[in-house]
Amino acid sequence: MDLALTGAPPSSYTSCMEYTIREPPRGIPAPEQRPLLAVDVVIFTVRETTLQVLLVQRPEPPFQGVWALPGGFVQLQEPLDEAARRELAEHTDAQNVYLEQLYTFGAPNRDPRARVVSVVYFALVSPDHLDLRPGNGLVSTCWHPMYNLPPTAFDHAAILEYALQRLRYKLEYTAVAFQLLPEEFTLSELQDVYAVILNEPSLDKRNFRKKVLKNGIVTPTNRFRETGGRPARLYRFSKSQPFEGRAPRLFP
Amino acid sequence: MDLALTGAPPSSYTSCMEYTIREPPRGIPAPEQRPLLAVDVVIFTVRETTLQVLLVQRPEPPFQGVWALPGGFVQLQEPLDEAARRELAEHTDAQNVYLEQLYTFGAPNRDPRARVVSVVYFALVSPDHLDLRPGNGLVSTCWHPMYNLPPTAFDHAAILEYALQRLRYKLEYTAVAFQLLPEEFTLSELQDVYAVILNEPSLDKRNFRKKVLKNGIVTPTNRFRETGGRPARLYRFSKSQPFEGRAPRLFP
DNA sequence: ACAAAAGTGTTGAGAGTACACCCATGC
DNA sequence: GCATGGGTGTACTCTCAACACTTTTGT
Repeated sequence: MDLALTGAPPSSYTSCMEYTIREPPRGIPAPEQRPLLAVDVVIFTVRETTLQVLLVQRPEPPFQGVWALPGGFVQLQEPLDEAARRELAEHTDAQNVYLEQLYTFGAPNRDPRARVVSVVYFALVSPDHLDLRPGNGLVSTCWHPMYNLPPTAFDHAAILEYALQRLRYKLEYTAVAFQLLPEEFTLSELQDVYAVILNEPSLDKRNFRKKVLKNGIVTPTNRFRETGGRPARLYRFSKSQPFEGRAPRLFP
Repeated sequence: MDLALTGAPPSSYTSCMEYTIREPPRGIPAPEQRPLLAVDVVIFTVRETTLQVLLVQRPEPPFQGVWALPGGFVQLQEPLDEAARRELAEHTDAQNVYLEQLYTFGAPNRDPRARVVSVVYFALVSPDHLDLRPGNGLVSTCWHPMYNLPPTAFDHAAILEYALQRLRYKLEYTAVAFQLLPEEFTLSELQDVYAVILNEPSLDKRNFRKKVLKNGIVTPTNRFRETGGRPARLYRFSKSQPFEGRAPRLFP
């Protein structure tokens, strides 16, 4: 691709309509006119068949002591996803975490202190990858059950609601559930993850196993997990399989 | 929901692990340490069975004369989607435009002048809603065929690629195609939109019509469009129908 | 032997896919 | 009457959903 610094000639299919723009373009806003830019991270996990999310207590006013998503301001030369990984690393020790951008929230009064636009990320961590260390109590960080949340600061309740929606949606057509499980898991554990997140406790066990095994998204091991009854075979996610399931078309 | 300003007592399911965070939280960055925040808009339309996108020629260095997405800086008290609608209104006269947030791009060097984080929106306009007016030539604004784009400024080529992906994806499981058509349209025109965007020229006409008519997403009128041959019945989008088609589950 | 959880097949209904010809209009 | 694009039905396959009992282990 050649770089045409003086403007590329319109291709044969281009149709140009020169017209006035209503308002002249604004210049670069003065420093004190710039919105602040933050990242927040919604960190989900599933522990004891409960969907949980990590919240921190805000150490300072406003909202002192109120629960909020972990987050912070973006540094001048820091990529957004790096800022999100930094937040993630400050609160968990998980490696290889699934992280994706969720949405950018920018209502002018979402933070009473100043105009803060927040790029929110969305992380899924497996409970066995969490290396939680006892701390000095300066900051309280807790896993909260997603279906029984405390009051939260800013617009974080709406963000959490949106994140849950996205999680459900992703679960229905991709294989992200594995990000919430240990490397080896039983099919019942996998099914429980679906049941908890989709809030459908009665998925049919036979149909579930049939589908999972048929599309080869999971490979059996020769190891078993001791449970209350008959031991359960352990499986692992087949990384070779395509991550996304074919989405059905609305139209043929 | 009661607001507990001093911190809510953890619910019975909450599991807290107080631990140190590795790095102390950063304070509010000084004004000159703040990234700039912009919005850009990818405006798609379908004209003459071609998927087209609106680009403007940059009037000033860097990239003077090079094509770029319409965009601008976010004002201090301006909501993000309002900024996007403002950009849209500066370049088209379309009303009731479909607009959604696409993604936020924030690589540190995407703009050579300064750190600019851009919240990119994604708009679908119908060609009959465009009131293009001849202008004074100060700014050149053109519809470019999506499959034959000129060189573009910044990271806009990657943004356009991502937007196309999202458009295709959305088209497969929602009814956004109507946003690209006039209020009344023939089924062939609807099918053409799918064929052009999905790049699958040979969708089966019978199956397409069967599906569209069965799920009632479209209602017939008593009017017809004159074409080269037999006149084609005009349809309109049934607003009462749910906008989203049921997505198929990866798992039961 | 019994409690607890794992594992396993079949059938019927509906959706998707492939496929070829007649119809209404303008010239 | 012919060129142009609009409109229609059927048969096969595959996937999804509903449904209950046997197996293996620990106590």
